[in-house]
Amino acid sequence: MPAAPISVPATPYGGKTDKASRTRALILETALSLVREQGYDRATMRAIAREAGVSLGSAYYYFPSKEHLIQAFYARSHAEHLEVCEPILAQERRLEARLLGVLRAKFDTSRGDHPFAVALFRSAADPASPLSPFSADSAPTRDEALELMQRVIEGSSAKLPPQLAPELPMLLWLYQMGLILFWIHDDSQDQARSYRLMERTCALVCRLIRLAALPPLRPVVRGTVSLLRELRDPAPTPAPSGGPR
Amino acid sequence: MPAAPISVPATPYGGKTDKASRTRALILETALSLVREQGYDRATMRAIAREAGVSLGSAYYYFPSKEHLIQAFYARSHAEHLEVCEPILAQERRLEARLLGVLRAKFDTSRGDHPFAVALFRSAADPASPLSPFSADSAPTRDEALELMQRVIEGSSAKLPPQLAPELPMLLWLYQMGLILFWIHDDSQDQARSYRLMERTCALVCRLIRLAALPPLRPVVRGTVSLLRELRDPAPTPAPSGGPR
DNA sequence: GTCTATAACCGGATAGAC
DNA sequence: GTCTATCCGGTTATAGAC
Repeated sequence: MPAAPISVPATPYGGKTDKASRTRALILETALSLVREQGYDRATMRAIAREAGVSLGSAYYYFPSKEHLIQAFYARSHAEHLEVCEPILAQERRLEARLLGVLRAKFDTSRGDHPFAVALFRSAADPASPLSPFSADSAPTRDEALELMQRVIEGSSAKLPPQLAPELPMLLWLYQMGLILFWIHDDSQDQARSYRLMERTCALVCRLIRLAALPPLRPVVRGTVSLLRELRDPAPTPAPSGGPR
Repeated sequence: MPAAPISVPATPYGGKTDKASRTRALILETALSLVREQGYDRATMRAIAREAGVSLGSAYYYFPSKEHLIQAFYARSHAEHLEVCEPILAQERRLEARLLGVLRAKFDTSRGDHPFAVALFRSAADPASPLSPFSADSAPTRDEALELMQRVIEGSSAKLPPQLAPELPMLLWLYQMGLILFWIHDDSQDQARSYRLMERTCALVCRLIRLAALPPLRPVVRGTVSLLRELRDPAPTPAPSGGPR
């Protein structure tokens, strides 16, 4: 596994010259520390620019919006997560250990940035925002996350019901999103409750996956799978009767 | 069942005199139509005030923030939902029909206000906002919603595993929140996909509840129940070892 | 004490000169 | 690429009118 360096995916803003990329990084770092010190709202674009020694206009030259500044941290954290997962996926074979490792890594790499995540989530909650995890703009990151879940499953020793397997990455990704949603709202020390929730639900989820092969659960699995397929393919409302009433 | 009139819970702002409460209602209605016509962002507080024929200051006299203006619609829609649910709960005995009726009523009563809901959700996504469904300020509404789910269960003919019963209202409420989350992001015609998801997952959920009594699912149920209990009672991190690592 | 209006303030975002 | 000047909209302060 070549150790890919952690880097923020290049946005088209700034970064052409050496000096520019240094200025960009400076603004990013200044924003990071300022938000950590004072919180998202107190860390105004003006304050960030002043602290970084550039003008407000310059800050906006490099980052088209405050959201994008936040997003840069998200991208960095995502890249870090992928990297940290590599050794876990290389070593573990048991499904539960693989999944737990990946989830724990997500929390661990996001640790110090909880305040950021909250601010990011506020923007991401708008379906129209490019920051929404369901937006077209987020597709690359989302696909990478789905692929990660795919690898969690494929590399494991677990035997899965064949019809469930193709849908499982999506389901596990949604599960992870749910955990993150809880984590966002978790103000316990170091988000300890979120870790607890993660550990226990991870065991439950893996047990459910194992049980999915049992006869009484067959209809549930079949129903879930067909539902996911239907939702993925827009299925242009076959007839007027198919709509809501 | 006494037919309680649908009314917006009184905020401490304005509304002492007759004229005042009429002005308040006027601003609310103006805001409603303006947001529906032009969307949340285009409907500025200045535009709403102008359209309603009052000054900006007056608008803020009656509604301490734009969020509160939005929240008023949420409260109204919630009250309407409760009312619409009464006949459903009075007539139906089957658990699935009761649950489906309540969920469908939620979507139906929120129909025209999808754009509002999106804007509301953007604010509600901030854990620190009083609009967050998990905030202390939302406790009354949340408790009413939980109580509604309680009635869905209690009035039904379904037999439930006794240990699961006390936790079920919370689980169903979370399920409903998940549906709303999907609905928020659903831009299909009349949110048709959300209705589809509701119908199909409702069947799945009810089947799972029925299956919960079966021996192979016992450990899953026990685990879920104990987890919910643990999360409800903060359980002050028994030992340092209990925290995240 | 209830209500209305005007004039700011603040911070995100943009325009355009250099 | 960098700056200054400005816009715009949520929000607040405050002065009065009834």
